[in-house]
Amino acid sequence: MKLITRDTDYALRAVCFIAKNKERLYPVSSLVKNLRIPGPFLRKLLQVLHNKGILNSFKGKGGGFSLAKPPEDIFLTDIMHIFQGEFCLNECSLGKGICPHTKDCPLRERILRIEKYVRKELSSVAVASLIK
Amino acid sequence: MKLITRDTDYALRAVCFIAKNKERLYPVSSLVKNLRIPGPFLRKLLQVLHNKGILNSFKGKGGGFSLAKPPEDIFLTDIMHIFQGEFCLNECSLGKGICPHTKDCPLRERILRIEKYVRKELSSVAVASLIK
DNA sequence: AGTTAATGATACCATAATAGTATCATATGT
DNA sequence: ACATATGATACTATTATGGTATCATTAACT
Ligand code: FES
Ligand code: FES
Repeated sequence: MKLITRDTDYALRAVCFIAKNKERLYPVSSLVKNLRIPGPFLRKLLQVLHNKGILNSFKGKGGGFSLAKPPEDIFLTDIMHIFQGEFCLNECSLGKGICPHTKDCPLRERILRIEKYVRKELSSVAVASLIK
Repeated sequence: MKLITRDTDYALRAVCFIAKNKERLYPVSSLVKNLRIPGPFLRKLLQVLHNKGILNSFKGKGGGFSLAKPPEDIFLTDIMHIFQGEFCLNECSLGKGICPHTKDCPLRERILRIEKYVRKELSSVAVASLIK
């Protein structure tokens, strides 16, 4: 079981790499060389990050990507949320609304507690803290 | 993201149901009626639980499944382990051995901490505590 | 103006994991 | 013998994942 999927992992690596030199523009080709991530795939991910306001992008010759905000303000949870959706550990396999135990299920209680803890831990991780 | 997969969830429900009446034998057909889980699928799961020593099974007319040990000694983690393998949150998407950061990766450290916590929480959940 | 190097948008594809079915063999109580 | 159960295992359908391919657009540099 992975807490962090490949999408998120790749994206995070790229963001961290870009964050190390805030001024420069990094075209996908340059990131590919440094990070060894399949080009077209990485490109797709960066486009998403751009649409979500994490990265700036500049088209045309000499263009590329840069951070859209300071690395202190980009959190692991932001990127996880973009690629993995709402973080939620406690989905009952009987659907919500179907399951008659949702209210008093003892397992649910416990998993909610775990979820809360994990969420707290992850939300304290900023990109800035990962690039030192 | 689910901490507990459908396999585990179904299996756990079945085990809990069986645990409520330790003496009786429950054939799959009876569990299907009570738990609304697809029959052939549940059957497969129960066979696995039997092979792993969680359930007893008795063939032939009047046969079925029963617990192989007291519900205090069956843990959520046992069932998770059977259907979901070793619990591990921190798989780096660069493979182990490939990733040059494995030693000093700041993310890895944090995720290991989370993993430890979650593991501890889950391992305290016995079937006995779920059937009251 | 034309070429080159970049992203934007989106459709497509291949593989693997998940969820579930089907079948035949074997055992057992009546 | 027959009905009812599990054992073992092969098969299948659906979805998620990981990745490609293509065409359009934009911009710098001759
Ligand atoms: S069984 Fe549905 S919420 Fe726990
Ligand atoms: S990047 Fe590989 S262990 Fe963190």
